[in-house]
Amino acid sequence: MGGPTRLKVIAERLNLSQSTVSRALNDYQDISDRTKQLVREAADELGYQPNMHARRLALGKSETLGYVMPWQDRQVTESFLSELMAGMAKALAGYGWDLTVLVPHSVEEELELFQKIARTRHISGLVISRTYSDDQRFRILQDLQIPFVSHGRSNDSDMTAWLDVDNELAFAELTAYLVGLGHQRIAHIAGPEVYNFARQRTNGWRRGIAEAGLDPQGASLEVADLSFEGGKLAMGRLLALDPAPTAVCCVSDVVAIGAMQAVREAGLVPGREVSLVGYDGLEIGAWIEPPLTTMRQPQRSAGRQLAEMLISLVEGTTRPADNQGLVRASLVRRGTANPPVSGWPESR
Amino acid sequence: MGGPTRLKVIAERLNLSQSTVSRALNDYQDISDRTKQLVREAADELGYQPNMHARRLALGKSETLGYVMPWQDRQVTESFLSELMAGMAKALAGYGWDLTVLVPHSVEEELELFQKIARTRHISGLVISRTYSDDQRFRILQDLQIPFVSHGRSNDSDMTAWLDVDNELAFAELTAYLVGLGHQRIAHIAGPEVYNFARQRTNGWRRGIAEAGLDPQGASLEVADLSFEGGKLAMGRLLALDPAPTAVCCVSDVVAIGAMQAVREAGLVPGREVSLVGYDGLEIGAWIEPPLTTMRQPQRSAGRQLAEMLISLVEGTTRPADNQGLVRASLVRRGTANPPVSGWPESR
DNA sequence: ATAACAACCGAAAGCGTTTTCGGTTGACTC
DNA sequence: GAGTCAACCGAAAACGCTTTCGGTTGTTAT
Repeated sequence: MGGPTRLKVIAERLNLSQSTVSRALNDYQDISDRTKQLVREAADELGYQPNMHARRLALGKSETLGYVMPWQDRQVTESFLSELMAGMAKALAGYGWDLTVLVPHSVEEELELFQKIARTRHISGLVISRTYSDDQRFRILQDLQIPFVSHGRSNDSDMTAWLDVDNELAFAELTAYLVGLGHQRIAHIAGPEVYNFARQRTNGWRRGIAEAGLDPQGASLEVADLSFEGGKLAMGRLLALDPAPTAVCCVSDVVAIGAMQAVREAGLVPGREVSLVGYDGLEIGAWIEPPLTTMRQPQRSAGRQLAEMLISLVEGTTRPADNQGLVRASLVRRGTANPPVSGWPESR
Repeated sequence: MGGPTRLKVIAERLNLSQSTVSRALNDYQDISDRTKQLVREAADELGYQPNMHARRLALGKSETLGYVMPWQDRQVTESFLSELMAGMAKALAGYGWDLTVLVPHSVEEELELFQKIARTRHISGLVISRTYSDDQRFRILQDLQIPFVSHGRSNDSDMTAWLDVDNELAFAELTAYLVGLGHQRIAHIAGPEVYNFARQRTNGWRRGIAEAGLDPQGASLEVADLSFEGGKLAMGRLLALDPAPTAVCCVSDVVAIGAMQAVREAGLVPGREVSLVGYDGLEIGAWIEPPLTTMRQPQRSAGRQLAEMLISLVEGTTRPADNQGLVRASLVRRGTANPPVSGWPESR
C-alpha cells in the first residue's frame, strides 16, 4: 500500500528516530544491540530496501561500474563477451553494486563518455577491454582520475590495474606442443600489431621457436585481420611458400577457422598435411571437422576478478599497481594438431 | 576546480537563483529567452552535468533499464546476446538512460530480483528474454507493477509488451523453400516445447508441410536439447528411420550444426543426401563445410526497438498492449539445402 | 554527593536536484 | 492614477538517505 517502505515508516512503527534506524541498519557502534535487533526485524518484515538514489546522493558514490564494450566496424565481435559480463554482474550483485553497459561507437564518442563520467561520477569505475599496444585511454583515464581496470595490458599499463592472460606463455607452449609433435616449420598467423594481445602472442611464438632451436627460416609470419576472411587469406599466402609450413599457430580461433578453410580449398586436410592451432577455446571449434585444437581461458571467473579489483580501487583500499593479475590458459587438444606426414610438402 | 560543477556555482556566477538555473536548463516557460541563453552558455562553458542521483531522487524515477540475461545450466548460451545488448544500450544512451545487466542464476533468484526491484524502483523497467510457453514471469511482473518488454512471446503475453520474430512464418517459409527444392519427406528437429519459440517454430514447420499438401507420414519430428549434442542425437534418430527424411528443418543453428555432424558420421554429406536448414543466422554457420543455410534476424535493431518500447512504457506514454512488434526473418542461402539426390535413401 | 564518563538516542544539516508558490516588476487598461 | 495582468524570478520545500553534534540517561569513581 502506498509505495515502498521508507526509513520513516519503520522509525514511526518503533517509536524511534529516522537517524537511529539508519544507524542501526548500518551497524553503528552507538546503537544498542537490542535496538539493532528490533530495527532489523521490522525492516525484514516490512521488506525495507533503501532508496538507491537517496543513498548514493548522500554517500556521494554511485556503487555502479561500467563496462565499455569493445566495438569494431560497428559490430560486437567477441562471442565470449556475454560470459564475461555475466561474471562481472554476478560478482557485483553480491556487493550490491550494478553493472552498466557502455557502447561508444568511435574514439571520439569514447572520449566524450569518459569526460561525462569524470564530471557526473554516476559511474565510479570502468572496465575496458580490447587494449591496444599504444592505448591513449590509459593516460586519459588516469588524467580524469577515473578508476579503471583493463582486460589486457598495454605499453602504458605498468602502474595501472589489469587482468590479462599470459598470452606469451600460451603461445610459447602452443609452439612447444607443435614441436613436440615433430614439426620443424611452424608458421604464425598474427593479428594486427596495434592490439597488444596480438603482439604478445607473436612474441610467445617467437620464444617457442627460439627455445626449440628451430631454424628461423622456416618460421614464417603473416599478419591477418581478426576475422574468418583474414585467416583464410593469410593461410593462402603461407601455402604459397616453398617450402610451406607444416604447422601454423593462429592468433585466434576465428582466424584459425578461416585458415582451415584455405587449407581445404587447397585440397589438403587440416590436421594432416598442415596442423593448425587456434586460441580462445570457442565452443564452435569443437563442432567443425576436424575439431580445432586451441587454448582456453576462463571467462566467467575473469569477470569476477575484474569486478573485485575495480571495487577495491574505487573504495580506495588498494592501489592500481597492486591489482595486476596474470591468468594462465590451458591447452584443449582436439583434432587439428598432429604429427607431420611424410611426403608433404612435396618439393617443388 | 575541486569537484564537478553544480547548479549552485553556475547560479552564483550569473547572480541568479539555483531554481532559475534549473528551470532554464529544463526549458521552463516562465524563464526569459535571454536568461535561458545565458544559463546554457555558462553551463556549457563550465561543463555542467547534472548529478544523476540527485536528479533521480527528485524526479522519483531512475532512468535505468535492466536486461535479464538468460541463463541455462550456468552458462550464457546465446552468442548474439552482446549484439542485442549493444543495440539496447546505444538506444538508451541517446535518451540519457542506462542499461544495467542482471544475472539471476535460478528461478528463485530471479524472483527475489523482481521483488527487490519492485521495492527499490532503482530500475524502472525490465527486458526479459528466453520466454517459456508458460512463463510465470509475465504474471509476476504484472502483479509487481514492473514495466517490462519480453523478447519473445508466451501464452500470457496477449496484453503485455513484446518484440518477437515471426517464428511460425519463418519456419513455414523454410519448409516451403525445401518443398520448392523438391523434397517430400521433410523432418523437423524441434527444441523443448517449454520454450515458446520452439513451439512456434514447430507450428510453422507443420503449417509448411500442410500447405504443401505433403504426406504427414513423411514428416517426422524429433525433440532435441538446444545444443550441438542434442542436434547430433536427434539427427541420429532421424537417420535410423525407414525411409529417412531427405531434408530437416532444425530449430536453431547450433542444433543444425550438431545434426550435420551426425550426417557426416553416417557417411553421408550434409546438403547432398540430407539437406539441412538452421535458424539464427550465426556467422559461424558460414565457416563450416558446407556452409549452413539458415534464417537471420537483425539483433541490433531489435535491441533498439526493445529499448524504445520500454522507455515509452515506463514514461506511461503508451500501454503495454500497444507495444507488440513482429519482426520478419530472412533466408540466408548457403550450402546445406539442395534438391534431393536420386537413389537415396536406398530402400532397405 | 558530585563529577566524570560511557552508552544510547534525537534533532538537524547536508547531498544536488526539481517544483510549487508567492512576490516583484513593468506594461496596459479604464 | 488605481487596478489588472502577464512576465519573470527567488525562496523554500521535497525527495530519502547519511552523519555530525549535542543531549539525556544511568553508572562508576572521587
